[in-house]
Amino acid sequence: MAKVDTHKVMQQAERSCADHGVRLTSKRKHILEVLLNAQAPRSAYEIAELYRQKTEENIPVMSVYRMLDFLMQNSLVHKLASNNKFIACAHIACSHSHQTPQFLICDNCQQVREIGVDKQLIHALEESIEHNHFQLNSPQLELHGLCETCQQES
Amino acid sequence: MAKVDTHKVMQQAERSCADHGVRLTSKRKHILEVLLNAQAPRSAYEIAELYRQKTEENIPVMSVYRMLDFLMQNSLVHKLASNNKFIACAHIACSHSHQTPQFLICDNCQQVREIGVDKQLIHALEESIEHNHFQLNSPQLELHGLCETCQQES
DNA sequence: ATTGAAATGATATGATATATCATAATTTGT
DNA sequence: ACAAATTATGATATATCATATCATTTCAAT
Ligand SMILES: [Zn+2]
Ligand SMILES: [Zn+2]
Ligand SMILES: [Zn+2]
Ligand SMILES: [Zn+2]
Repeated sequence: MAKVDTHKVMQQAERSCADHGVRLTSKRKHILEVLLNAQAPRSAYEIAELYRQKTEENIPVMSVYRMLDFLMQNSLVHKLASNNKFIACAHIACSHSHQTPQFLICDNCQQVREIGVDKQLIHALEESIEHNHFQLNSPQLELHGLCETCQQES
Repeated sequence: MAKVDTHKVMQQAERSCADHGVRLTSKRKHILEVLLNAQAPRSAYEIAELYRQKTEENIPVMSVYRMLDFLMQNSLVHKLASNNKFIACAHIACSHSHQTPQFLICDNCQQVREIGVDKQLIHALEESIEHNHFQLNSPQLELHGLCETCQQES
């Protein structure tokens, strides 16, 4: 949730969608912008409300869910299962393709840091999985705790 | 979700609660038993229904949530954030104290395997966390995929 | 312009979770 | 054994999260 150059990110998002032959409509763009400007993950209902404030237009929550689905399929948005909220991908403007995401979620200020999962960690995960004869399916790690700032406050 | 000796597990659960000076009431025991006998994680509402079938007594969902909270605080039950369902801890009857749990969740048959997180994996996690100046707070890993059985079927 | 596909709207409903105040059961101190 | 304090549970309402379904609009291709 660090500062992002929204404009640049949106350009990259448009490019990415064009490359994949999917349509980043104006409403979908608004949803993504709302999340890029948010300081923490938001629920679908919060997003609908922020959309209204931003555009002065009403949007059905049903539509928000659908647009979030679209954005998630295209790795522009992630859903945090541990709190049922959505967050813009932190790596949209990065050149590399999207990797397994790892989220560090601060239980005090709610800010989230998305990092790529470290090589060694991936390896350890794979070992563990293999040892249990399990076949992994797009993992995503969500870790709760305290961010640096909130540690200092306590 | 492998076969468990429910009776033995319940004895150990009672002992553990006694040791910690908390009360494993008869209703709480029923809830735990329901989960021990379930073949997959269950929602609070499903648990309420199973409780009714088992005891022929009605139980308010509100109470189920409270009892689940109690059981979770005492590491007898875990909540899977990724599907909002609850599962009995697979290690109640183990002598060792409860470690960081890792869940392998089959997206086909819904069965869940709870394993202790491997040493190497823990180490890699800690490295990753430390590198980001984050302070972890009772982690829990949930990994989705296919169990061995379901892999063979496909 | 016609037409088929994709996106969005409208409406209803289901599923999950919490807040709050009341009552019952259990523990503790005497 | 009793009263007081604490803990557990019930009852009720409501908040929050998510999906199903059918109608309408928008867009792209011919
Ligand atoms: Zn991402
Ligand atoms: Zn913080
Ligand atoms: Zn466990
Ligand atoms: Zn399976």
